[in-house]
Amino acid sequence: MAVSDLLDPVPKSTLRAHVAERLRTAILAGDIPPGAPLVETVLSQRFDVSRGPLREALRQLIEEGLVVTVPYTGTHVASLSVEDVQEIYSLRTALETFAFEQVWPRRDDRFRTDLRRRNDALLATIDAGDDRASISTELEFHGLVYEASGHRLLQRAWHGLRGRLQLYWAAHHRAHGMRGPKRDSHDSYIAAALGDDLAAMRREIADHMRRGVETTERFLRSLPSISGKKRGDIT
Amino acid sequence: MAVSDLLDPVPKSTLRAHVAERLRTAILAGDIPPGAPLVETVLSQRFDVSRGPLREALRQLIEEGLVVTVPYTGTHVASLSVEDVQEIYSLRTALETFAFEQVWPRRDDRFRTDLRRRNDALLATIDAGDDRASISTELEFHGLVYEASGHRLLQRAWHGLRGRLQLYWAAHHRAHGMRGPKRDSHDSYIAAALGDDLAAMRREIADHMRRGVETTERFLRSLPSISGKKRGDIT
DNA sequence: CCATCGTCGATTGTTGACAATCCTGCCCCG
DNA sequence: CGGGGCAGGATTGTCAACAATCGACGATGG
Repeated sequence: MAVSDLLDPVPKSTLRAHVAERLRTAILAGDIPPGAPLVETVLSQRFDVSRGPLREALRQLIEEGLVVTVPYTGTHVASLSVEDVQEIYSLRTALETFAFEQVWPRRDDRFRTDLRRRNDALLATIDAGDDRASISTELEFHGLVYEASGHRLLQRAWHGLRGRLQLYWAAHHRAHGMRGPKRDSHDSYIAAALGDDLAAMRREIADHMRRGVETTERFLRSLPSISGKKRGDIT
Repeated sequence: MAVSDLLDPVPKSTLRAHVAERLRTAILAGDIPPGAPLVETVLSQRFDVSRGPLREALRQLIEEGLVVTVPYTGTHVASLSVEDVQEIYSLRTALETFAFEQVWPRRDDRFRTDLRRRNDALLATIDAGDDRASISTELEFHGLVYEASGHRLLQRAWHGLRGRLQLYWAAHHRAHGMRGPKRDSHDSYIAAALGDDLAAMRREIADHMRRGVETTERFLRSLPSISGKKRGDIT
């Protein structure tokens, strides 16, 4: 939240934007777990807005993959299958590699200090034992390279992946006590990111993602199953 | 349209979906050129629906990057800058490369025949001199690898890129008589796609995209300018 | 003549009521 | 006792009216 966009003329807020923000925060924090129903009338009363803006906020969250709906039937928080998480990580590998290729020749001092700074922030939340915050700072850390790329479409794609990832992490952290990121998980990653060997960086990214998906599989496969299959969004 | 999703229980249509479909088609066909205003009341009368569903359809098109809106002020068809098109092509290079990596070991007979079939369809529209249709069949051709990947998130990303690309192509074809794809543009591409050298395929993709962005730059830079800067979507 | 401020038309934002659809559980019939 | 169909409640889909905001035009004063 401290990063995102840097200098909009003025936020020029609408109700829909506020509602979407609040809902997204609630979902990503795990306050509304995957599979939970999102009834428009209930939410509209709760937020004290009409159903119009609320519906539009829901549409946006649907586009972000955080919510699924089936016409005339119901809306609920998305729940990710193992395949979903695998897809997230595999695509993220491609995107993050691409991001580093874009940034590679343009890594200035600002980038280097920002990278260290965000890692420090991550370490701080880890040391504080705040798993929920660690999830956010971890993603902020990785978000740097996307922002530094200056590639708006790429940032957009990352935004979509990050939301899904955060949904998955937050939900499983909450529901099954899954631990947040480890303290040394980025040591070699940072070293490669600041070094001169792009191929090494590629390997580092692939490794990082492989670890992520392995943790995921262990976790999801060890559970009875949270909610069966889920088909694509219907809108 | 003949491909997309394979076996949904039933399309279960809503007004919003129909309106979005119609509007998207109109925009991508170039019937509503970039920069043209999209007034909700006018469109709702025209489609004979209320503003509710129409607004939600617009939100969807906004997410797809085909439309931009500024709160309380107005909505209009997006117009792409040179930087936008460069971003589309650079990201597409990364995605299409990733898609081929996914598909590479699993290229069965069906994939090979489909590839040839879609190329034949492309050649047919080119020979018929139908530039507008050529744009669609060209994108259908490239869409195969994304579909064959079975990677839903990747398909989603491709969908977003394809829409923007089609918007750009259609608009400039209509406005400035830009020619559609050339007849032999895919010869080496197909050869590599059916061959055994993945590195060659990577080069082929990069080449194809480079040609695309070069054509684009020649075109856009030779024009006075269609519409100045454009800021990010505001929602 | 120019700058500033107020007013006005246009456009989107928001609301509450009404209609269409779906799922659930019950009842009736075989 | 089992299965098909039929209400009933719940939920989303749709609509038309009202409010908030914006950009531009013109009046007004210097």
